[in-house]
Parts: sequence; C-alpha cells; structure tokens
Amino acid sequence: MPELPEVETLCRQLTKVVCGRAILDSTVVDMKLRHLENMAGRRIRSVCRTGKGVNISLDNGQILCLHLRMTGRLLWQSEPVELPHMRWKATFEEGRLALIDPRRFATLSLRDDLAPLCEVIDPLENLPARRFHADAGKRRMPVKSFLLDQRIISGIGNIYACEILHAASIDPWRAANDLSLAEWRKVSQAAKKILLEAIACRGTSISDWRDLFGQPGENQDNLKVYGQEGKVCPRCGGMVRRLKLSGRGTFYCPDCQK
DNA sequence: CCCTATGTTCCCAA
DNA sequence: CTTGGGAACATAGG
Repeated sequence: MPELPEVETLCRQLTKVVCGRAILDSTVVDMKLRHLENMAGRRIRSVCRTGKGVNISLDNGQILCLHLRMTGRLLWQSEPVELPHMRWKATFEEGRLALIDPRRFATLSLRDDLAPLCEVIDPLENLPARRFHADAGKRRMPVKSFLLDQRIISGIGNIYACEILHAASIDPWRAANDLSLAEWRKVSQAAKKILLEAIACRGTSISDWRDLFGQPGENQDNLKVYGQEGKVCPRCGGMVRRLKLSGRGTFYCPDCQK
C-alpha cells in the first residue's frame, strides 16, 4: 500500500531500468483494464511521480499513469515468472514489467497530459509553511485528515501522517485551522525529514510493500508510533496509543503530541 | 465467524 | 459549502 516514499522509490528504479527502452508488447490480463491499448513499439521517455501516482511518458506524447491504491505492486522480472494476481504486463528486450494486484483496486490508464495532477502541494517541494497555513484557512477538520486529503496535499498516507504529526509534536485531532504558522512550519519540516528518510530506506515494508525488484524497504525500523501501540514513545517515554480517526487507525503519543 | 489493512471515490446526512 | 460517516471496490491474514 504505497505512499509517496514507496512510489518515489519505484519511479527512481523505473527510470534506471526502462528509460529509453522500447516496449515490445503489452498485455492486459484483467479485463477491468481492457480499455488499455497495446503499447508495442512505444519507447519510454521518462518516469515521474505526482503524489502517489507513477507517470511513464511514452515517445508518442502519451503518459501511462499508474496508481497502486491498496495492494498494487509493480515488478521488474528479468526472467518472466508467472505470479498470481497479475493484471497487466509489458515486455522489453531486457525483461518485463508486471502489475500484480490481488484486490484489483489499482488504476492504469493512458492520458494526454499531466497538468491536472500537478496543481496540488507535493510535500517534497519547498512548500512554505505559509501555503499550509493559508490552505488550512477555515478548515476545522482534524489536522491529520487535512494531511491525508489528496486534493490539498498529494502523497501522504496513513503511516506517514502518523509519523509526521509525532515528529512535529502535534495532536492528530487538532483542528487544521487552529495551527499557528510556527506549528505549520514544524509540520512542513517534519514531513520533509520523514519522507526523505523513508525514500532513502526504499519505503516501509510493514506488510505488502516491495520495490520494483521485489525487495522489502527498511523504513519500518524507523517508525516511532505507527504500529507501536502500547510501546514506549522514544521521545518522552509516554505510551503510544491507537484510536480511530475518520475510520483510520491513528497512532500517537498523548503525552508529547499537543 | 470476527476484525484489520499504507487508498480513493461516491452518496448521504448534519 | 464544509465535514463526517459509511459503503463500495475485492482479497488476504490474524
């Protein structure tokens, strides 16, 4: 279930493996994706990320846009191996890309431009705390829900929202419009630190996540609160708790997140 | 059988 | 208009 660091990891690996390469053939396995045409003959120009989305630019100007949702996985196989839940594949001279996705929520489509995807805040950009502060405006929703709202900020999911708010010492239930500019500065700095650290570790493999080569990431060792219910908060010695917020498991330390 | 799950979208209600 | 809740999508694992 990839968030920004996992998708960034995939994009960097894809760039190395398929950039400049020609697709010999592509095959739809799951008929939910039957609208996808065969990309045989197309060469890959570049790969980039928007939020949690992978965008693969082709030499005819089209962009193959992939969103992995909950259980989607993109794998590079130098030797083709049949795996369960394969929904789509593209063969190259050097190997093939396979989309594996048990729950079949992932989306894959060809688009003509990315512009609509680029208007949202990407937390790795030098987005000023001012922008957060301004966008929070009159929103009374909990700050965690605000961070998770992909229409405002793209890329942060449940694990990193919990970790960012812990690093910033902010209570997830605080109303977004209640945070001061100084507090948004802490959130913005925490987001950048947490996300960059996770990218350096090739993502968080708590359960499903594997990188392009099937390898788990290592950022699970860096988690301070997510999945740590009942454990000791490494910052203040309090006890990490878990409650529901908008239906999502929310891990936090009531003693140092105010 | 129960509950949970790193995501998104849609409908409905307040 | 904003926000929250629940369902839907569909499957695996504890």
